[in-house]
Formats: sequence, structure tokens, C-alpha cells
Amino acid sequence: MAISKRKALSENQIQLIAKALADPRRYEILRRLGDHENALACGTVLECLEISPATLSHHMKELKTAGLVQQVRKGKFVSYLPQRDVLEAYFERLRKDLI
Amino acid sequence: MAISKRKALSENQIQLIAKALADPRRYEILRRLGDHENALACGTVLECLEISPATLSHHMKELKTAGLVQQVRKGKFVSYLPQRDVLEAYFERLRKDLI
DNA sequence: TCGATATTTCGACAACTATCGAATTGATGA
DNA sequence: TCATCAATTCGATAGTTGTCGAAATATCGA
Repeated sequence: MAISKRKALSENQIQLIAKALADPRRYEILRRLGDHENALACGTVLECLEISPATLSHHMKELKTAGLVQQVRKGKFVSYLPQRDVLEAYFERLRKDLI
Repeated sequence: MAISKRKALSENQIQLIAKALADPRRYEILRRLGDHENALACGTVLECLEISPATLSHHMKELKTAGLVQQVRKGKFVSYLPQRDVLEAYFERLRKDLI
């Protein structure tokens, strides 16, 4: 089949994604992740945004819970990988619901 | 030209839309508006959702501020018209930023 | 103009959330 | 094992927001 098959998002995940996108800081983080094909290191994000490590950790947790990023650990360091297919599924759902 | 021309959304409006979509009640309202080609009456929405008139008014104001609906007054009654082009512009922007 | 109905605004309150410093956990290299 | 650095969790706080009842505003028909 030509059409990509994505797993449908639950009502709950739709809400989690919407909330995740609604915070400017998280949006900015996602935007930066989107720029990079590879995973982006936690420390790198921290350099760009002027927030404390605790706050970043909080936001990344929200993004993980929403399924928008995946976490990769390499020794001491943590990186994040954007989950583009989840975003695509979200867009698709929004279009179906609202347009 | 075949391609629709949409006015670009400001940073601020992007945030307003994201916030507007993040509330389950507002999402539900938008979903119902999306179902109807014509404008949907305030009272009709009120019958569907179990919220007070004051709360509905609050949410509709948020949706208006975000540019997602337009308000039409017919005498005593108020109806709302979904602004599908704004939603489209929003999707387009998200895709450009995040994918 | 007046009374009735629809919607909005106001004021208050509870729930939620972004933020940070401090304490904690995880992982490495010496 | 221990010192060190990265990241997370905890606890507290300030700001935001969803909610409603009551008061105010808007519009119509009599």
C-alpha cells in the first residue's frame, strides 16, 4: 500500500500533544529538534534556552509523555530524538476532526 | 493561481492557537463547528456541552482571539463560524517548523 | 418604554503548571 | 571505591486558567 500506516492516537494522547505544543518553551525545543536529523543532546538544548536544568527536565518529560520525543542515553549524556510520525499522526487527526 | 494564499500567522497567533486547541472543551467545540458547513448557534453548543453560559463565553472568546472562529450576530442570537483557513495555516506552519 | 431572553463581563476561587534551588540518582574515570 | 559531572526528582512558590454565580449589557417584541 502506498499510504503510510500510522498507529492512531488515543484521545488522551491527542490532549497530551496539544498541551505539549501549547508551551512556548516546548515548542522552541521541538523546533530545534526538528532542525536536526540526528538526536540533540540535552546540554545543547540547555545552552540555547535560558532555563535551569530542572525546568528543561520537566519539559522533556512532558514531551516524552506526549510521545513527541524519544530519549537516548549515551553514558552520562542524554539526547532526544523527535518522533515525526507522531506529529504527522497528530496533524492528520486534527485535519480529520476540525476541517 | 491554484494554490490558496493564506496570510502567515504571527508568532503570537501560533501560540494563541496552540493554547486554544489544548483545552478539551474548546477542542470539542471546534470539532462540532467543523461538522457544520454553516455557522453554529451559541445555544446549540450550550446544549451539547455541560457548561455554564459564562464558561462557554469564555472559551469562545479564546477561540475568537486565536482567530479560529468568527462571530456572527443575528438579533438576540450569536453564532460561530469556523475559520478553516486559519487552521490550515497553522498546520502548515507546524509542519514547516517541526517536521 | 418595558419586560423577557441571550450573551458577556466581573469577581472569586480551585486546580494546574512553569519555574527554580536543593537534594538525589546515574554513570564515568581515576 | 570515590570524586565528578549530567540529569532527574522533590518541595515550594508565583502565575495562569477553567469554572461558576451574579450583575451587566444587548436585542427584540409588545
